[in-house]
Amino acid sequence: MPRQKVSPHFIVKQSLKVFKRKGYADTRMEDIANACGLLKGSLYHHFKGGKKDLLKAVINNVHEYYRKEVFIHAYDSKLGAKQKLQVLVDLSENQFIGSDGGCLMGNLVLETASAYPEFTDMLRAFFTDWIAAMQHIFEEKHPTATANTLAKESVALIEGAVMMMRLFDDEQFLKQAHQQILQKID
Amino acid sequence: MPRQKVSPHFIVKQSLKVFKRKGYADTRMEDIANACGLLKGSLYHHFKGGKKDLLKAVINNVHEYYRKEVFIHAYDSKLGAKQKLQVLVDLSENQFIGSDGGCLMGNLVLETASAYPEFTDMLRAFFTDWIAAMQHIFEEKHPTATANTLAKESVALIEGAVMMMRLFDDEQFLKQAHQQILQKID
Amino acid sequence: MPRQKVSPHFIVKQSLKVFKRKGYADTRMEDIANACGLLKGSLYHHFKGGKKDLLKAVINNVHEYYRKEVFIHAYDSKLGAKQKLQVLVDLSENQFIGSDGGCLMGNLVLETASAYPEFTDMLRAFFTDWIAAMQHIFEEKHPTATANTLAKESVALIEGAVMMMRLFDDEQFLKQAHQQILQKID
Amino acid sequence: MPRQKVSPHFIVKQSLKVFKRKGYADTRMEDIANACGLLKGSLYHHFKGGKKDLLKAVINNVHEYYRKEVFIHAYDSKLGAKQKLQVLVDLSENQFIGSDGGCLMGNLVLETASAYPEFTDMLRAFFTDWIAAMQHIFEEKHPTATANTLAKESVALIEGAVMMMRLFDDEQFLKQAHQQILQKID
DNA sequence: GATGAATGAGGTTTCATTCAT
DNA sequence: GATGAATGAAACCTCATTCAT
Repeated sequence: MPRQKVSPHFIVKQSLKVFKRKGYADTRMEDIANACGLLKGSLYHHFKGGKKDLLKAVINNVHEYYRKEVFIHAYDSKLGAKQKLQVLVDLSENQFIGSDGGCLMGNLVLETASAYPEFTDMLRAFFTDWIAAMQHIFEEKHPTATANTLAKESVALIEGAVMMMRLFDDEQFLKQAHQQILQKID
Repeated sequence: MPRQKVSPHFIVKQSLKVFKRKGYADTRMEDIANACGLLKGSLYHHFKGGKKDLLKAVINNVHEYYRKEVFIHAYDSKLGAKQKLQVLVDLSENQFIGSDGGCLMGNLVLETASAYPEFTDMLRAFFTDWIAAMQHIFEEKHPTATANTLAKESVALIEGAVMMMRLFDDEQFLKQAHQQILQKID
Repeated sequence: MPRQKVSPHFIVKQSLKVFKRKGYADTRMEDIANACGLLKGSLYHHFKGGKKDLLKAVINNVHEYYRKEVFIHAYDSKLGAKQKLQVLVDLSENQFIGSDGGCLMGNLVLETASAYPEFTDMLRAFFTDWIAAMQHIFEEKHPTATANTLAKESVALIEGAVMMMRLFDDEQFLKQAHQQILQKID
Repeated sequence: MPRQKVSPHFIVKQSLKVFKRKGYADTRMEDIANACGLLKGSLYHHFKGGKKDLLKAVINNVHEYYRKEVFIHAYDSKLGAKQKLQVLVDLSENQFIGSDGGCLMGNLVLETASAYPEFTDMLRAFFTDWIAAMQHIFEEKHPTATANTLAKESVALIEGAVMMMRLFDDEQFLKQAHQQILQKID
C-alpha cells in the first residue's frame, strides 16, 4: 500500500462531493475515505472530531468560497445592479448544475434541522450572508424593506428550484428561477 | 405490558410525524414504535417490508390527502381563480406551519434523491400533481405555457420558503411566499 | 443459530468472571458475549449503556452480595466477636481463592482510579461498608478509634495479600493475612 | 516544530509517571509522547518493541532504583534493625505519597496478571527482592520462618494500604501501615 | 532523530430485522 | 397481534505501529 499524502483541503473537497450526493446521515466515513484514496482510520488523523468535524470543515469551506467568490460581487462598486445580479446568478448556476448538482447547504438545512442542532448556526450564517448580498443589490432599486423581502424570496426560490431540479432532473427549474429573479431588478 | 391494538392508519399517521421531524435515515424503527405505543418488532406485523414499506405508506397517505383535500379545490368549478389559489395556499399553510412544521415530501426529495431511488417516482408523482393543480388555476388568466411556468415557480418558491422557515424558525418566509403567489393571479 | 434467552442476572454473573480475570480495559464486549453464549450486539439489549453499564451492574451485584451474605454476619448478635471475624474471613476466602481468584473490587480500584472516576464512588461505598463491618467487630474488644484503625488495617492487609497471592500464585499469602487478623481479636 | 533530543532515560522517567497514573492498558503511546514533548512515532526510535518494550524498561528502572536506593539499606551493617526498617519505610513513603501517588508495581500485578504474562516474572523478581530485604531485617529479631512471614505480611500490608490510600485519597492508610510495621521490630 | 501521514486491526455501539412465545 | 430477546451487518472511532521525508 503506497503512503501518499493528501492535504486536509483535498479531503474537504472530496467530502463535499460525497456529502452533496448522499447527504450527511447516509455518508459513511468509508465513502469519504475511498473518495480520498485513504482508509477510514486515516481521516481521523486530519479531522480528530470525525464525521461532524468533517462536515463543519466542509460547511466552512463552502461558506468561505461563496463569500470570497460569489457574494463579494454584490458589493463590487464597478458593477451595476443588474450586472451584479447576473454575476451571482451565473456563479450559482455553475455550482448547482452538473454531475453532483444540488445545494449542499440547502440539503443540510432539512437533514440536520432537528437531529444536529450544532450545524444550524453555521447554516444560518451562510444563508444570512446570501440574503444580505441579494438585499444589497436590490437596495439600488428598492427601499430597504422591499429589498429585504425580495432577497429572501429570491433565495427561497433558488433553493426550491434546486430541489425541483434534482427531483425531475431538469435544469429548467433553476434557469427559470434565475430569469424570474433578474426581472425583479428591471 | 401495553397490549393495545393499533390500526395501520394510526401507525402511518405517527410515522409521518417522526419522518417529518427526523428525516428518513435518522428515523429509527424504535422512534416510530414509541410514537405508536408499540415495540419495534410489532411494526413488522403491519408493514412486512419494514422501514421502506412504512415510508411508502406515508408518502401514499400524504399524496392521497393532498389529492382529496387540497389539490381538488383547483378543479372546483364553483370557485374563481383567486379563490382557488387562496384555498390551496391556506390549506398548505395549515400543514407546513406548526410544531412539526416542514414539508415531508420536500425533505425526502433531497434526502432520498440518490440513495433511495425507489422513492423518487412517488415523489415525482406528488409534485407533478401539485404543479398540475396550480397550472390549472393559472390557466384561467394565462396561456398554458405561462401557466406551467408560474405553477412550477410557485411550487419551488413554497418549498424553498418552507426550508428557510425551518432554518430561521420564522413563518414569515412562507407567508411572504404565499402573498407573492396570490399576486400572480390578479 | 438458536435463540436462547438469558437473564440479565446471568449476564452479570458471567461478566463478573470476565472482568475479574481480565480487568475492565482488557475485557472486550465480545469476551462477555462469548461467556454468555450471545453475540456482542445482544448485550446492548439488556444493558443499554454498554460496557460501563455492565460494570456498574457487576459492582452493584458484588456489593449487594457482600452486604447480604458476608458483612451482615458482623452484626449478628448471636455470634461472638471471634466467631464473627472467623465467618467473614472464611467467606472471603471462598471468594478470593479459586480458579478466577482475585478481588474484583480491589483490581478496579487501581485500574479505574484516574481513568474512570464514575466508578470511584461505588468502590468507596463497598470498602466503606467492609471497613464498617470489621470495625463493628473490633469494637467489642477495643475502643472505637482503635477498632477503626484495626479495621482499615485488616482490609488493606487482605487486599494486599490477594494481590501477592495472585502474583505468586500462592494462597498462603491470604491465609496468613487471615491468621494475622484473627489474632487481633484475642 | 520542536526538534529536541531526548534521552532514553528521560522517556523512561516520563513513561513511569504516565503508567502509574493510567495503568498499562489505558496509557496510549500518545500520552507518553506528550509527556516527553515528542510525537508518537518518535518513541519507536528509542524503544523498538513499542509499548511493551517501554513498560519493561520502566519496570527495570523502578526495580533498579529500589535495589540501589532502597533495599540496599536493609543490608547496611552500620544500621540497627529498627533504623533499617525506618529508612525503608521513609523512602517508600516518598515514592508512594504525592501527586501521582500509587505503586506502579502493585498496579501492574493486578492489571497484567492474566493478560500480559510476559511481565509477571519481572514483577515477581521485584517483590521477591523487597520481601527478601524486609526478611533480612526481621531476621535480626526473629527466626527465619517468622521473619519471612513478617516480611510477606508487611509488603502485602503496604500494597493494600497504597490501594486504599488511592481510593480514599487519604495518606493515613499508608502512614498507619508503616507504623504497624515498625512496631513489629520492637 | 524526529516527524506526521498512513495503516489496519480491533474495539464499542447502533439498528433493521427475525422469530418463538 | 404484540412482545422482547436475539441476530448480524455495518457504522464510528481508537490506537499501536510503520515508514518516507
